[in-house]
Amino acid sequence: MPRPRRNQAIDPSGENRKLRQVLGAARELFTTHGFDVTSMDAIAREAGVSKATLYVHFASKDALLSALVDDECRSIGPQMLWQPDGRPIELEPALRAIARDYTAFFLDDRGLKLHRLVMSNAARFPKMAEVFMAAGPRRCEQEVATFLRAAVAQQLLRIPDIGLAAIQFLSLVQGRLHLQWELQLGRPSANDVAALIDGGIRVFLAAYRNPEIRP
Amino acid sequence: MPRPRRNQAIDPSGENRKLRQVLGAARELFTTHGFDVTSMDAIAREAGVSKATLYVHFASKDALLSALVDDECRSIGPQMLWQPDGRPIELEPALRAIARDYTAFFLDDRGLKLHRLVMSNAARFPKMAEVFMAAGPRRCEQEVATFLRAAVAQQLLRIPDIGLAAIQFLSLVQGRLHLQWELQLGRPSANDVAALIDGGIRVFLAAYRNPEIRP
DNA sequence: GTCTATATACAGATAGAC
DNA sequence: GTCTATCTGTATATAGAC
Repeated sequence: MPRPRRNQAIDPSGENRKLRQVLGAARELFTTHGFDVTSMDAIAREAGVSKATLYVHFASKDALLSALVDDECRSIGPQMLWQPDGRPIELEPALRAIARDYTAFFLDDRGLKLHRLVMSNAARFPKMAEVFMAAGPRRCEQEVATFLRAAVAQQLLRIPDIGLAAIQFLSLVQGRLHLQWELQLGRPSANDVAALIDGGIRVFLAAYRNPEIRP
Repeated sequence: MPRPRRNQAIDPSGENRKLRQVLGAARELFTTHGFDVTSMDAIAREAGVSKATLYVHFASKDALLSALVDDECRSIGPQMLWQPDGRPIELEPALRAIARDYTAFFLDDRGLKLHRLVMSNAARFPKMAEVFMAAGPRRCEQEVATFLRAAVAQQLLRIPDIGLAAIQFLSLVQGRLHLQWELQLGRPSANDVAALIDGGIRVFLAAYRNPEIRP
């Protein structure tokens, strides 16, 4: 089985090879078929180890799920939608770049499958849901807010409530694509995504652009 | 297949009392604990019938789920966010009313639980997902679009793409509340909802209000 | 149609040899 | 640490009496 998992969470040395194989198999099976449907036998088979070995590393099926989600959240953490670089902001290109990165991120197969896995089991594993929320959506909101604050400081935008505006921007460019995906009704076309991004930026700027510096 | 289910919603006459008890129990248990976790034994117990009786009405656990979702979708169908009444539209109050109805609908426990149930099992039951999508989200979008078209006809709004604008409006007033709920991180406060609605309307109107009739 | 009792399969988890 | 073999509970679904 392919195992390109290079992250810092799990010890990458050869010693823990089987452990990483197990996590890889769990990721594949849990995220595609679901937690309850996936048996420990199936994971052991997919990972190429025995079931007993599996229980050496993880005390229970629940523990394996938690470890997996923690690991995945850590691996998606470092990404950044925007970082200050001291130079003047070009508003529209910057917003478009943020929107593109964001939709790419949340339409990415791995992130999306993780989302669904967490969501489907949030009731039974509330801690997992919080970890995911902090590493994923909340982080995105904060990065957008950071950008908006910088744009306000440069007098490009006028925003009474930065947090609200960040949520509005992300909601606009996301539209209802998440629904389509959550319900597994096929991936939206590139055209759909582009139309949503362009339209979203237009609406957002109509509301928040500083009229005094409009060229 | 002992049942030719001819119904629109389940026949409420006394004859099918136990059948409705079963559907009620299935709704309660499936939507709160999940499909896989809920056993047919538990449903039979909750419904106050034997498991064998249950299998007289539904060929399998899967069939019970499908029947339940169909039934729920039919029961949420008739609602309306807006209907034309021939009189001139008062823009802001009308948008606010639509937004309130919409958030009330999608924050409603029953609708929300149904959403999660469908979503969690969409991969295995694609037909179910389509039925839900048509009866729920898609229907809402269409009703908003109908309203927007009427407002455009009365020259209150200027909208190049009605479908896109409808999605944008719903996205704005929904914000990321669905995330919070999907991940079971608690119901949003009334204040949060109100802020989102007011802010969303403001942004929407800034982008689409017809400037020529602004009072 | 409805029940009790049961067939059959497979789940999560463990024992014990190496 | 890793394996094979197994324990134990519970799941879906059915048989057969009434």
